[in-house]
Amino acid sequence: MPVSLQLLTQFPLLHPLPREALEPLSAQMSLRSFARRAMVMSKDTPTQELGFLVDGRLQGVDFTVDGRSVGLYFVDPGDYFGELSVVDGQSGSEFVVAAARSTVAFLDAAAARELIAMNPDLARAVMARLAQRVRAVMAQRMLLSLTNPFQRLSVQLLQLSHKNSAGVTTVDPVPTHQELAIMINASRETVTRA
Amino acid sequence: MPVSLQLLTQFPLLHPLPREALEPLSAQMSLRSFARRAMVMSKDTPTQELGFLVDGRLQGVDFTVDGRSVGLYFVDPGDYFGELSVVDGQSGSEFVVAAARSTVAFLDAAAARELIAMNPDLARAVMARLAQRVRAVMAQRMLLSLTNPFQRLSVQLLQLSHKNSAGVTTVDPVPTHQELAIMINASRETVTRA
DNA sequence: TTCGTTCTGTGTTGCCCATCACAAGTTGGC
DNA sequence: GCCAACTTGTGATGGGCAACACAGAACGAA
Repeated sequence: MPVSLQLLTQFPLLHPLPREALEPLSAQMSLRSFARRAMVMSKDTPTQELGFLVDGRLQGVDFTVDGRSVGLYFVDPGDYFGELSVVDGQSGSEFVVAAARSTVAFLDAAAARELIAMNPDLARAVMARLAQRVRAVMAQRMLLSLTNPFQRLSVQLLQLSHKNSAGVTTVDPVPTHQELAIMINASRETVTRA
Repeated sequence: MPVSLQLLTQFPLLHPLPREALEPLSAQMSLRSFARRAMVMSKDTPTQELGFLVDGRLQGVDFTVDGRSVGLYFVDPGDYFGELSVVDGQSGSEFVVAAARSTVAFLDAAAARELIAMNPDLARAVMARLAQRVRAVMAQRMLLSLTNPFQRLSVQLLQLSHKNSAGVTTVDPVPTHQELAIMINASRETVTRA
């Protein structure tokens, strides 16, 4: 199903695009819904797409050789994911699962690549986003070298927190202990105790 | 001191540039040498530069709140570093120290930015490099969630290894146990024992 | 409401590794 | 070649957390 123009204006990434560029774009995209726990993007599937999260919440995860899950990042509405494949053409680097019931707008990687190539503004935005992701994942790397799980949890919560409309710092939506645990290399029970 | 043209051809990043573009570039750059352990690039200093490693070996590091050092990546000759600041204009995200006596060619961030803006080929190369860095640091993140330090060490050594001219897989130059330890979140003694 | 599922909370056990301490080996500079 | 500084190797100890096992709470779907 095509995606309404109205929906596309939600995404900051697409703001530099003129209205007449959005129109054909909306026809190329498709909207899909996912139940909690469903796999939104797999590491294995060869089809590469750029995903825009309309609603819900996603978590980038991967698995170690011994089957343990590893939390990489969260995706909130208005944000996009899967840009790595778009940029370098390599296959997906991680799995993306729905942390809550979610709806996602997909754009084929080839189309996304062309879009970026045609719009220097977009290219710059994607570049800045990549730089920001490097910084974010390095920050996460720093977090992990704290020996104390309680410290790790504190720092992680600070990273996830943001001021809401009333000016109060909150963590929203509240992640489950399990989701937090795999982000900070701790067991679910350890998170609960802290 | 300016940098010879001969030297610049060592760097794959600059290959797309025509000879006449290299000439003014070489005049803008400066060559500096660093003793082992010396700080090549600091997180605090406001001056932003793109660094090209001519010779030696560097390690990107940072420090946790409690003073523990964290190893982020290694830089080998022919490679460059400090591209994050160039791309997003933010201040440095980490420290870079010399793991061995090294010589580095520096280019002012503003000049580097302009260079990238003028050359689409270069821009694409930098973009691909950022994507690769995201992948690399996520791989490191995965590594860290292995519970067994011995496993972490094995994986880290595999990541550092490469086939030499004789077709044999080696790790070269040999990092110290301490350097490895801070990469894999283990104590120096644990690395020694494994 | 009711029932099944998921999430949260808590105790216990055992092992693994960080830390300290120090000795032996290696390197590099002069 | 020699000495100092750095790197590697090894033992002992103690604390902390993963793993397991349940019980209770909260949630969501008919």
